[in-house]
Amino acid sequence: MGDFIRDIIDGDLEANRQQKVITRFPPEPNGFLHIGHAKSICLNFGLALEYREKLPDSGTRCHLRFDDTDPTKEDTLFEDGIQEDVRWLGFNWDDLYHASDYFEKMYEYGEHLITQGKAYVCSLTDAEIKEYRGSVTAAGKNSPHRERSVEENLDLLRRMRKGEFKDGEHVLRAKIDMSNANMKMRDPLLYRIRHTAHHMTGDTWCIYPMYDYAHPISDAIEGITHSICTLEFENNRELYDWVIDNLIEYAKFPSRPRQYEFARLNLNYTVMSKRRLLELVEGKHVSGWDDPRLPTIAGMRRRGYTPEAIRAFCASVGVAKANSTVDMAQLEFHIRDDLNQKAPRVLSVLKPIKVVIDNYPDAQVEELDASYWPHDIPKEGSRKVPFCKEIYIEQDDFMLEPPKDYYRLSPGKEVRLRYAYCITCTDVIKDNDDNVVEVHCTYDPETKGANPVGRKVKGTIHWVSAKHAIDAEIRLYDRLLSEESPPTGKESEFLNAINPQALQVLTGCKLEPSLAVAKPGESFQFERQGYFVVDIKDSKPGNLVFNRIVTLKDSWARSQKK
RNA sequence: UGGGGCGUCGCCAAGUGGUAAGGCACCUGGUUUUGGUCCAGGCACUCCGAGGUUCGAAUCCUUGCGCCCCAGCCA
Repeated sequence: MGDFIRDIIDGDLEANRQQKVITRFPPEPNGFLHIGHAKSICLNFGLALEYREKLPDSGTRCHLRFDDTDPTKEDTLFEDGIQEDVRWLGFNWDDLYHASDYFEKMYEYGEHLITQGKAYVCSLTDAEIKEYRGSVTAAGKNSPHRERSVEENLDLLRRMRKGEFKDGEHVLRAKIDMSNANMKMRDPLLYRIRHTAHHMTGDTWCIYPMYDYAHPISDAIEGITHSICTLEFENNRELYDWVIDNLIEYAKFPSRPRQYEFARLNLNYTVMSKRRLLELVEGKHVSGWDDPRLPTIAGMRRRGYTPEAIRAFCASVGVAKANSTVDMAQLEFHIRDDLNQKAPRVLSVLKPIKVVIDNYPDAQVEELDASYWPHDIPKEGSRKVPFCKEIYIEQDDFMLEPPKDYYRLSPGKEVRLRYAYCITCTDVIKDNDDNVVEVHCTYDPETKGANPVGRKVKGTIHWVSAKHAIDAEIRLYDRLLSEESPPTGKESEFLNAINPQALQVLTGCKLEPSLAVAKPGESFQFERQGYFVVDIKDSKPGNLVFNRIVTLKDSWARSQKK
């Protein structure tokens, strides 16, 4: 399984440009991780795992580094969440760092750049800086402070650090080229003044480095060999190289990292941007960052997605440079593929309708043996399910006037009750509005665990004993949006695309009694319905709450749609 | 109108001059006490378009076209 990044690494190793591979996952602790981050996590940590195997004892590793250079947005709370998510995905960082660990070094390098004539303190206002920068088609013009002496620059920077100026009064800038075709190279800002406490460094600093300055330095200090980021940073690479090239001799970095960019993950029927996720959460359109409708790691965890499935999905989408949007069906495939092997089968009726088996002895109860696994899953284990005269079946499994190829229950027709008997519908009871409220059947005692002789019964449906069933709340989750891609329009327009069916709460669902002891986070396949997980937050013994992880593929439903 | 990228099946994605991998989705059929799984088969004479080079091109050249990113004291 190769991709252009692995090709580059292989090339570096073969040419002996590198003897090891050191990567890093560098989230900013200002929000929660989503599946797009999962792709990056799998790439960066996966690379370290793979190459450590090929190059044992080489020092190959992957760091988790919090890119905490903007104290106005970042928080320890987010760091905790991020660490939990990375670990849950199944990865362990070899070292944990903060960009803020290097603030002192970065400052020192800033002074060095000044002494080299490569940086200067600029005192233009916010608006002036923007104006002087020019545009994509027009060159910018030099700041009037561009030729300040080294002494003046040093003095100003030191006083900036001491806190002698207000926010925005001065900035430190790289002296590069105000007419560069690459906007990122037009004397980019290196430091800005922020009289704001930092969650790691407290009030030690009132000047903070910008991403384009902090990132290459952090990478170089940590000995990162391959600094992998997303496509939108392609323009920043030239600046990344500039920073390192102008500091590497002085700083004696342990590596000369190179930045490579890959396409970020996009998924249809959902939103991935921090801004939109935040809007959903703060606007109470979802219950929180871990709402199972969200593509956040926390949301997917609560939804019942497994780390293995998410990793397999990330591996399946590949790593390339073309902007792309992966079909949600591909993610769902991997969820089912994983759960098929892991989730024991049980019987649950979501939308019950009562069935009375008229010729079954009134007080009789049979304990039927039911395997947790289908014949094709090589696992052992079974439980007893009680069977008696009154049971519940799924409303969808009964039809008064069925289409020709419907092979569930309908008047005069026979179906198999999974693990139990074949029953034939003999009568229905309707309410005043003509709705079927009860179905009457007879059973064939000869069909217990055996096929009827002389006839074929095509359909098998699930059921649960009315007397023994336990009640539960079941939350049916579906795709967040009802449209493939959110409206491109500005503002909150995407909110209109929210799928009203993304969450459907069902109460009074009937579960087989063995589920009474199901533990939070435990997942099951409810036969013929889908995969469900006991909600980790709201489920309580005696008050069970299940989340639907994903439905089973349903070729019947699909054929009916046509 | 500047610069940086990208364009291969409905969606991802291999391919790097030798005659279009694979996965998802979809369609057929088989197995089946889950209309699940599994199994067998189908699904790009064509690689954004047009020229050209070559015995031979998705791969090289030329030239169009389309899409994404860059003008935060965000990352």
